[in-house]
Amino acid sequence: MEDTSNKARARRRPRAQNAPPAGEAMFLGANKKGSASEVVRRKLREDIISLKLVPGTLINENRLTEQFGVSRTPVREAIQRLAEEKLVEVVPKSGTYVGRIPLSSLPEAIIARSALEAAMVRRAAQVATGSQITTLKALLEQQQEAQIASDRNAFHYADDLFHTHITRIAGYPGIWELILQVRVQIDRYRRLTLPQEGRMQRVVEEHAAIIAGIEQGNADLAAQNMTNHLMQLRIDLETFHDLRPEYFIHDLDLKNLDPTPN
Amino acid sequence: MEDTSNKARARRRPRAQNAPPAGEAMFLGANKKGSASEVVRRKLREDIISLKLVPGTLINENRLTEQFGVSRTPVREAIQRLAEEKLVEVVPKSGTYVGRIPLSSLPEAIIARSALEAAMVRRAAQVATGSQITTLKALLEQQQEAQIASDRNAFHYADDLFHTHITRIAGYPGIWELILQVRVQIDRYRRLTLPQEGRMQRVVEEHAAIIAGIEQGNADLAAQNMTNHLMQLRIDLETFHDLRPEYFIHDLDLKNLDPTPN
DNA sequence: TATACATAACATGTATACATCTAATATAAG
DNA sequence: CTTATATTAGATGTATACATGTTATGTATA
Repeated sequence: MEDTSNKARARRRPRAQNAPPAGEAMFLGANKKGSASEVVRRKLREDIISLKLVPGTLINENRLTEQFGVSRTPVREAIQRLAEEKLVEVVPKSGTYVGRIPLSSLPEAIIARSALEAAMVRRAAQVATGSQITTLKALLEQQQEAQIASDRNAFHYADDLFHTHITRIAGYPGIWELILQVRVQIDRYRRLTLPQEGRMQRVVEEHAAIIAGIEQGNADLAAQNMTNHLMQLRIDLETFHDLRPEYFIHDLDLKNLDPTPN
Repeated sequence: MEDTSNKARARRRPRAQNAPPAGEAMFLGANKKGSASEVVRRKLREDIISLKLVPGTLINENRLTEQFGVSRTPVREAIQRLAEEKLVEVVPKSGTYVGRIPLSSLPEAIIARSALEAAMVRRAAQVATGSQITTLKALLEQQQEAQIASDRNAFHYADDLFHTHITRIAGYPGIWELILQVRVQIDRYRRLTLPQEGRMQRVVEEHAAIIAGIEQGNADLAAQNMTNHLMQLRIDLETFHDLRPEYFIHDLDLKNLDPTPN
């Protein structure tokens, strides 16, 4: 065995240095729950968005550590990602808090959402098939039933499905993700406010108008109706000051308070 | 000293349990560079966006560790945040890579950007002051000079300033952040492509049209001109297939290739 | 030569100890 | 009693060792 030197020789395995993740480690559904970091992130995010954790609440890494039965490392990684989403605020050597809602971001979020969804419905009006329009009508009926039953949860659920389906018709899933991101703070805010009288009925009517625009293949009309619809959210925002001030970052420039009158 | 028991008594200091970060640890410029994690994050992000690190490149945590002279912890936290931005891809127990550009995201990004900037310029047309419009004209001249000098860098710099200033006029800084985010993948893509002949001249003309719309206070016209301008980016995207395929995620649904004809 | 399998290097994931800074409390001074 | 200062609990920031999985490589086999 003159080749034993082979074993002694340092076997360097230079990993592919400039290769895409091509290997594609996972093929299908391999990642059921994912890493501990992912589990923590998902749960925390859910609790923050659902307002189970109210804005401004102190997040204690050690508490989460024992709560999830993992070490601080995955907890911190989850927090880093949520901080990137502005869902938590990290104050360097002091504390980590559930992200407060920046009041200044709300009018902007409404405008951005409006612009994006208007573009989506414009596209939808151009490409929607008959069955897709019928589905929209079904969702509208579902929403109306929820309104009659005064079931707010069901109403908002149907509302979500309605908007989701329009963007699905448009065929730009990435933009839908963007819309969801923009909506996060709006949705958190809305969970804090009391429902307005008669709003559900108005929403149903506005949705009907949007469907009409799509059905006529009139992109401009559909977009205009969508914009009108989403701009109704504006009025909600004038009741800021009353509610729990500690839930918000009061960075609102008052001169900007009235977003776009038309 | 009958009160020595005081010292022995466990002094629990229950930190504010439901308080906003109110204390505001830092007041002004306290965070010059920030934590090690921040330094790594900033540098990595810059290198990725500037394409100094090409898409698909293997990122080795250990290499970064010795490169920055810090431990893996801050390196990983930086990577987590960049992963949230889709600027890096982490393959669980395999490797971390510089984020490739998802081809499917490019048409969507153009549409989203167009919708957002159209909304911005619409607002700008309503509120722009004379001096703000004059500044826009100055930026346009600056851009034209760069075009004449065939200075691409200066041209793109002036281009950026032009769009930035419009959103500044509109007064929605948060939406500008959103636009920047949407633009990231587009900008990375554009750095990979060769300039098109005559494009700079056309851009200058389109910008002039946008200014005209603003100057007339004609929101619809300004928005239309902005949309036309940004939709020109569309034609660039049909040269995907040629360039380095390893830089991209080829998830493009071909039937969607033609975004919005009008 | 081509294929299947075993092995180990090397990547990321996690746990834990320590460093550092903040801020609440105790203490002293006015 | 009010204010200023010192102290220290407790939070996040960082370093490091270990766990776990992936994947290149070596080896045996057909």
